[in-house]
Amino acid sequence: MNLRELANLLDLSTTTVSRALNGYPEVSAATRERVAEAARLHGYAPNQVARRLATGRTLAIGHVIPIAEHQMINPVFADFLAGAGETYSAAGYDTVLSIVPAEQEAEAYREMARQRKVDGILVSGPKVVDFRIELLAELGLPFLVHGRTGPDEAGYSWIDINNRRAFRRATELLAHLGHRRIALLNGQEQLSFAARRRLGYEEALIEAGIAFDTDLAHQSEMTEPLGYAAATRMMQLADPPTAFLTSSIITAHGVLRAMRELGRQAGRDFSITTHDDDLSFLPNAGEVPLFTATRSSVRAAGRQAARMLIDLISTPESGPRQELWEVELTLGLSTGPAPRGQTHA
Amino acid sequence: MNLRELANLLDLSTTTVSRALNGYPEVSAATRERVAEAARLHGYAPNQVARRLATGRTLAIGHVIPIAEHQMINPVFADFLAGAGETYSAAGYDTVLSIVPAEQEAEAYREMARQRKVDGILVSGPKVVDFRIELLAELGLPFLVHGRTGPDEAGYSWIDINNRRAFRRATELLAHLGHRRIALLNGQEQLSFAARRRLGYEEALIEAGIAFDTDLAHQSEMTEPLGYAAATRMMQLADPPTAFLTSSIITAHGVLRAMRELGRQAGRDFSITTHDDDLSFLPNAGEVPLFTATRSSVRAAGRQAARMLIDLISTPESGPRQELWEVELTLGLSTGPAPRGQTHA
DNA sequence: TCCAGCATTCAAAGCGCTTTGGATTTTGAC
DNA sequence: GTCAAAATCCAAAGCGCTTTGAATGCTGGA
Repeated sequence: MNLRELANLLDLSTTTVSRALNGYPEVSAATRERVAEAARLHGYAPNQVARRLATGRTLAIGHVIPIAEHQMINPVFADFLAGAGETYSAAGYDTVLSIVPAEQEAEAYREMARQRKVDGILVSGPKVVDFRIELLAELGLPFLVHGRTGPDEAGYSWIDINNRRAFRRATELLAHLGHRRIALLNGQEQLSFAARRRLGYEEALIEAGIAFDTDLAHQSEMTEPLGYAAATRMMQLADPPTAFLTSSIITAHGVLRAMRELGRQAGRDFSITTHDDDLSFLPNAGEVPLFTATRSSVRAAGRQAARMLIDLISTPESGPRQELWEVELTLGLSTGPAPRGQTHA
Repeated sequence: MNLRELANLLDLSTTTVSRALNGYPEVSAATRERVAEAARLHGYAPNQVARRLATGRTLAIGHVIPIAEHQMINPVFADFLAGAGETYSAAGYDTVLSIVPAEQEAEAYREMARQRKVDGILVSGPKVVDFRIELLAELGLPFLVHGRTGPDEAGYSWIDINNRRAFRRATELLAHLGHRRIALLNGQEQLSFAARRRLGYEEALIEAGIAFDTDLAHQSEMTEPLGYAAATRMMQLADPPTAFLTSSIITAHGVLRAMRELGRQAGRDFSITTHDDDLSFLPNAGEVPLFTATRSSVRAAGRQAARMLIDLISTPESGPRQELWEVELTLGLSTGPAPRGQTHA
């Protein structure tokens, strides 16, 4: 059933039927009702592709996901996408993914723009040096970045959390508890968020008069075994850490496992603070949460990012939008005073 | 730059240019080269939407993802999607997601079909009773199921792993090691894969002459805290388990945490076997893997599912395709003989 | 009664591509 | 040199919708 058939059936022109269905005013209430009824009855829905061609709007939003063989699929991104996707659907937009080998990433963005497949693009995981912002500006497609990077933050739209302050506060907390050997298990620091977290960590160390020790600063993909391995290695140092700061609750679990194998209990024998993206399959649960954490729901960020991008698409003339979220610092069971005799204060 | 502009530029008809670019034979090698060159030079790419309308093929594949507020986004699905997406892109297909509230799931499938947005649909997480297979058959859109369910398995296309045999073998392994109190921490058993795993578990118990105990059979979403909670609860039983069988490596980590808190070490004081989907962010790593596991890469399954579906779309006349994968049972550090004095054999 | 003005409706053009059916040119066998 | 076949190209129709510009019918004030 297409528009013309429906129109013939009703003995109306396609113009009128189209207008009736799309809520234009130049059609009488009676016919509008008649059309709606017939459409429902025959299960008519406009062919999306034809509509897209006619209007020039795709009602779709693109995400490009680079994948290297054997590299991890970021579960944080999955939650972000879920949040964004909910909002897209509710607003009548489709979600279009382009999952490509990392080396084809730039080309994937170009294709999206050239082939007019989407009305806008959402960019995830910006790096400290990232070609995408310039590229997308050049392509002239509306876009919004989850995170931010580069010198001209006012020049494009983004939503981000205050990673630097979050990690400064978390580090301060550990320092106030008397810890002097504080390890950072960060994400890969070419990623903008991780670089900011590192900055916050260093700021707090300086403020607390603690020397920065490269042996205690680790960066890697945020998996459980890598957290485990890093913690295990650090505990073999002559002067091992008494506290850990991790970038992901996944890594934090790895640290927990490593420390338990050494007979150390979190909150008593050592402290651990993590950033918590509020992942649905790894909730920081318990009456009192397991981990002391800087928390910010990445799913909520996804929802808001989608709203902002849709807004940007509909009224581009009002210029770029930015939003910076502060994070909560919630106390859990995993932090406590530095153990006596283990600190070298 | 659109097709006509390019054609004018070359002083050719749009017909010829289109044919040249799409590799049809009725165009001389010389003009083909000339056209290709001009297209490259001016950065021309055909408008995908127009092409879709003209050909009737969308070159897109749809996935519907239902989401209930506060319900988990399945990380296993994320890896599956990554695998499928790689294959789609390589074959020139787009990935279209429809992320909707659970109660709108059926409508989302209907919309995909009615609006002709995709050439085919991939269905994930079939339930023991699932409306989707019948619905999609009725909608007449090619589809493939990751998993299988219902009485008529030969009637539609699917790819699945042998969950029943996997869990039978894992249970047998534990029984052979002398365990008599074997707990099952399953996924939600309205899901087809979980129901099959339960069957395999029960079969092996019967074979080993072990009575089924409802206290040792648990089902829930597969999160870390739920694994922790279930294990903790079971250990308070008068006759606690000496071995665990979990449906996900995520849950397995929860069990590990619970047992360590009780001072029990895996492989020595108790055993644990898990299914391992080979998730990229939770690898079962180590020279010897941490967990004894039935392993099957869900990402590889995604890749193969995509291939099968694309194949189904291009040659529907050859009927439904099915593929059942056996899983590897790999030994890790987490299993060992049942501890003496704790068994009630 | 007449006509301006409004409410409805419609025919046709167009979105950018593919594809059918023909037209034109080139080739090759005789 | 001739003519059928093959090679090459093109005009135009069509995919299913939206939207422009115009036509029609109806209202009520002069």
